[in-house]
Amino acid sequence: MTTLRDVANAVGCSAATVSRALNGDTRISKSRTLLIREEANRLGYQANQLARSLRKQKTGYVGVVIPNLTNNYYTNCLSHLSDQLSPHGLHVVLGCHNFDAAKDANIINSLINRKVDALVHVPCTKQGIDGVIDNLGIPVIEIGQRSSSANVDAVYVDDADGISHVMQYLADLGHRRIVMIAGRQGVLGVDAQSRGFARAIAEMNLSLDECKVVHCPANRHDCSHALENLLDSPRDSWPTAIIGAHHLAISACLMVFRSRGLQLPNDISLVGFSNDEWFEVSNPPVTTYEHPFRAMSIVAAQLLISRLQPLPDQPSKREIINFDGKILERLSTGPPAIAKRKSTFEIGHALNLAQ
Amino acid sequence: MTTLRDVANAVGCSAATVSRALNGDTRISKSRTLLIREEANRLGYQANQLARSLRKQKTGYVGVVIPNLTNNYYTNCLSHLSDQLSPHGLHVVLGCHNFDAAKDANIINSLINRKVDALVHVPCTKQGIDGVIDNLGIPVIEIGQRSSSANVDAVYVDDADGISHVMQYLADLGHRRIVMIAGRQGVLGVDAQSRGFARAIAEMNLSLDECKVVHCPANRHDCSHALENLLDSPRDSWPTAIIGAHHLAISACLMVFRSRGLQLPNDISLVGFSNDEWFEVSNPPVTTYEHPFRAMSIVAAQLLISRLQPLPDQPSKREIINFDGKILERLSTGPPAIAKRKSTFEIGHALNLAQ
DNA sequence: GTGAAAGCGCTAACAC
DNA sequence: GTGTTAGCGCTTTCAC
Repeated sequence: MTTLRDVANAVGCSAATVSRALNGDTRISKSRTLLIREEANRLGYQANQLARSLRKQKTGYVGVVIPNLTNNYYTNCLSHLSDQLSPHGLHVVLGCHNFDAAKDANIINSLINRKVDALVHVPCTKQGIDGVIDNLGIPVIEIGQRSSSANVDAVYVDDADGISHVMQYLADLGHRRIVMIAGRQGVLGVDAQSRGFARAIAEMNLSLDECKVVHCPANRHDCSHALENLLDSPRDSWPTAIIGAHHLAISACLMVFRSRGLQLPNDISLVGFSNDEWFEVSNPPVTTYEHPFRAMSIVAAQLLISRLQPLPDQPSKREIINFDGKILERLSTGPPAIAKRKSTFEIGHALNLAQ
Repeated sequence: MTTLRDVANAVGCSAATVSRALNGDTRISKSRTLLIREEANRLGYQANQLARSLRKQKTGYVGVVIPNLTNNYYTNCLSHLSDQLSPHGLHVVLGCHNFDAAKDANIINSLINRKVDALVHVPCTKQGIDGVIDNLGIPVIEIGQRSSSANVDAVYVDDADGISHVMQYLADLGHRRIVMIAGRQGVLGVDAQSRGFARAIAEMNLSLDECKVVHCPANRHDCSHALENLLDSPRDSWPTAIIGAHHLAISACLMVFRSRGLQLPNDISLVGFSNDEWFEVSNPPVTTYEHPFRAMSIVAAQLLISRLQPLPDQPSKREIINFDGKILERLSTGPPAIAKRKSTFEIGHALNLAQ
């Protein structure tokens, strides 16, 4: 490997001069700079970033720690983050914690020891990064979810608000019996969803007997099973609307509905809580609550960049940026069937009277 | 930050001893080792991996360079790779080249300068890594696609074979007019697909007038547009089967078919060339050629690990490992409609005669 | 068993 | 303008 010293020897100057020339230090004479550039080129010299990192205490790495890559929520964020950071010469080091707090801590610890310049983190527990390592000395930005960690920025959507919003939407359509199929309890986002669900029930005077959250592990089989259970009860106790809080719940619903010959939204309404590309392609297209991945990622990346600029020490305050998602209304939702049947009966009755 | 020297000072020994003790050198006395461990713990010492990397000429980073994160082909590979590498203490540094050869070269160059220990690469051009940098001195494993690069391992599926396979499947169903909607020409995988398409046409005596490849950029709008064009021609010139070579082509087909009221597979058959999770959920479920992501990723990771072991210098040969995908037959494909209509006519004719 | 010293390849403070 | 020197924090000869 060609080193700085090799170039220096070839040119006949000191390593420092080469370093300066190559880094655009204007004090080095034009002619010498040119000569050095040429020689470096000729020898195929490329600066060893490892050595430079050690010296400058800056690596150009950003750790991005997310739950997994099987959910398009996270792959979208990762994708946009990478796109935003890469023009700034920052490289993404990936970590997946799979909602395992211990693994999360390990990964973060390891990244800190590797001296990443900053961290983007989807926390999996309430504590977030607190207790994992205190005073880590680099910017940390939580994305997607917000934990109670003290010294981190956050760019997130409050999933409690999100689910409330969905519940409101369903209630406005006339639904009173709503079931949400969600992930494992204890996961930060899932718990937020549950909170939003409970809050909506209270605020809209829905019945706790008729509305509930079914937690099931994130695989289609378990979701299908949970759903089958639900639909094995007498039909008049069925929920009129289901919220599938993750894409697997939605897949499971669509498959079970099809196998039972149930029609969306006539027999039951279905709302998602993420926006997989295929929701729009499905037949019928699935109404869903869309999180603003792109906006969040871009803002998070900008914030990160700004944190990395050693600005004239502004007492840069902690930033907590709350985004709202929005409902994309499509054809999988409508007024509840029972209401419709009732009104059909009433219309029939009215017609009879009129005759 | 606590350094080795801090611990050494606290214990009253040299930095070398601390280093040895912490790295499990058995020559250090048991008691001293224990003492050092304790003290390191107490001071919260964590080895600076950057310094260690510089010294050992090994970083524990693996560069994974893929086209993007919007295609589940690549996110799946990335996901499995990360899962496989992380237990070995290897971290993934992500790079996305978006099928841009210049960007690809830049990323790889940058990763080399950062001294990643190995590279996993989805090449985007025929040359692959050749010419980008020669003699890079670290293992490179191509995944998904194989380029003509000289000194790299490859774990891949031959997409020419894959498309041939799909064509055979369609021809067996009776299709003679087949259109493939594929990505941009010049992209390694796309060109392979085209080759397979052409080869199948020749081998199965299909007509070049009736079978063609439509290249369109990877977005749904352009794909829809291309498809609309196709369907605007007289119906008897329509293809009886369409191969959607990427997920956006499939989405586009499903949406256009729905808007035109076309039924799958009665009006037209549709086959995918990737296996997005939702293909199975779609109505009807989409027949597709599935690439063995998981197997490829695991094998690639294993190979990488083995390359990283400084084994008793076996003259470790270059490995080229060819995987085959397989067709998942679902309900979006069937015999061509024209054949059916014809046979209906023939049956009717036969009945008439019988009367 | 342990320490002293060298050095991975670079940058930055200090001289002149 | 340029060279000398001193590290960044670690591992690893080499000596004893």
